[in-house]
Amino acid sequence: MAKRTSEGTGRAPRRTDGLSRELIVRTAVEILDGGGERALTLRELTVRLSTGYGAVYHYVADKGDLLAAATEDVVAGVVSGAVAEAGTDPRTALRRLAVGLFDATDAHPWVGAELSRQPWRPALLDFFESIGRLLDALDVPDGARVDAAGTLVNYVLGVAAQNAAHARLRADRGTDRETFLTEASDRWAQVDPGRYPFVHAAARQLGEHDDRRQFLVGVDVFLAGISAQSRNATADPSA
Amino acid sequence: MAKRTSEGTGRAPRRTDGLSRELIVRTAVEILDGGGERALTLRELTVRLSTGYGAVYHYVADKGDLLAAATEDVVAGVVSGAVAEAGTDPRTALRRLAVGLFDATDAHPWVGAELSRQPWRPALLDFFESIGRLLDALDVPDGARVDAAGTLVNYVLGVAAQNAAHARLRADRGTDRETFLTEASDRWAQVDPGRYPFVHAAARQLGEHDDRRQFLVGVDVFLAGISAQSRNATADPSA
DNA sequence: CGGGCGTTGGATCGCCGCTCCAAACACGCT
DNA sequence: AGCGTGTTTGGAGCGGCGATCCAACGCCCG
Repeated sequence: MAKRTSEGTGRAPRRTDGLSRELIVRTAVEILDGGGERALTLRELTVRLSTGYGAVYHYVADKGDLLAAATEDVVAGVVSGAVAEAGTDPRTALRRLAVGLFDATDAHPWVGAELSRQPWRPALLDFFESIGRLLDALDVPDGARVDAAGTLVNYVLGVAAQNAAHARLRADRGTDRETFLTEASDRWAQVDPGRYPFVHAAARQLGEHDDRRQFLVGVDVFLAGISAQSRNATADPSA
Repeated sequence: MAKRTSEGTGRAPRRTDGLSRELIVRTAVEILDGGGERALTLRELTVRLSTGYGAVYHYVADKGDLLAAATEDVVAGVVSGAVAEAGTDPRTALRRLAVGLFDATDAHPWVGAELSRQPWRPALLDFFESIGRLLDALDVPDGARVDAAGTLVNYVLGVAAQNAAHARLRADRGTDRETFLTEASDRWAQVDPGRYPFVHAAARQLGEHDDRRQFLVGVDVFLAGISAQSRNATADPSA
């Protein structure tokens, strides 16, 4: 309560250190990482920055813009870091690329949600481009390359979106990953083994389910499919 | 303004035909199909049913419960209808199963979002079970079957979630599918061809992009991958 | 016919994103 | 130095959301 300009109804002291879009985005990322997508409210943002709505909206168009910027911020680092180093086996490089994005969306689930909301952000250009080149190195024929890349991206972003949804669900209910999986496994184990033999059998394996491993299995299936198809295409074009 | 019980501040006449959870869910589906996820508000629901909040919450726990029920309502019909008829080729049956769910989430994008939010609803049990059996028919070995089924489900639900996200985006901006794709294609065509040769080349194909076709390509890649892997497993277990 | 209980309608609450405006400041010009 | 102009900042307020809560209503059973 230092000196006020006039009466008691003076406004809060104006901040001296400059606000900036970058600072706002960084704070948004902190909030998102801390409490998930629901935690990012304009109110919370103004509190943390000890400022007002006007200041925030001076640098940011709306909440969507903020989320997009935050996503770009995270993904840019991840993808550029994982982009294939020369000399590695294309298959390994593809796996590394995919798992890099998986890990990123696993550490920051809100990224997964935002990516599926608006997939073709600048940060994903490098991702798609790298996949395209690696498929070229795998001798995937021209005609099939875009489709193959699209399939992989669909799969990776699809899993990311689901991870995001699960994380949101866990956050809303306050349960951690462990109990979440156990609950699911229990529910599955209770289905009628006569009517659903496969599901019932799968329930046991679900208990020790590992999202990351399952994801990598999927990547390998798609990679196997892609090379199988290009082999067939060169060997027997009529198929 | 018919007769009121007493003074002018009487309340609206009480409905005579019974409300029911079923009626509420059906109305919710109508709203969702008409205007997407954002259109489903409690207010809109009470207006259409010409009732109040209390009546709705008497039958429905909260909005999540309502969305879940609506999803179940739609998916139940679709999956049970598409569940494999005996005698068809397992590959064809799998394709039909997958595309059935795709078409459903394409016609009702909000279903895609809700499915990825809570994947293991009862309605999807049949889906998963059918996939498991068909993979068995395809001679996918025991140890890999659950993983393979998981991968396919991940893929299908992942694409569904992305379709939902795109539909929401289109709805928010009021653009239709056509212009949406054209805009994306244009943006891609503007990237630097030196730095992003693959993306630049892909931009041309993007103009005539067909989500459904791309989805089916992915399913075929998956199928090719599955049989390639099981062939390798039987022929060369060390790989 | 009267009291109890399953339904129904809607006022109300707290929170959200967002708009809008005035106060506070930085800085070039005279 | 004094002034004016444009940018940056803080916060009151608006409309809309999901959800709660309670009073009014009718039906049915004793």
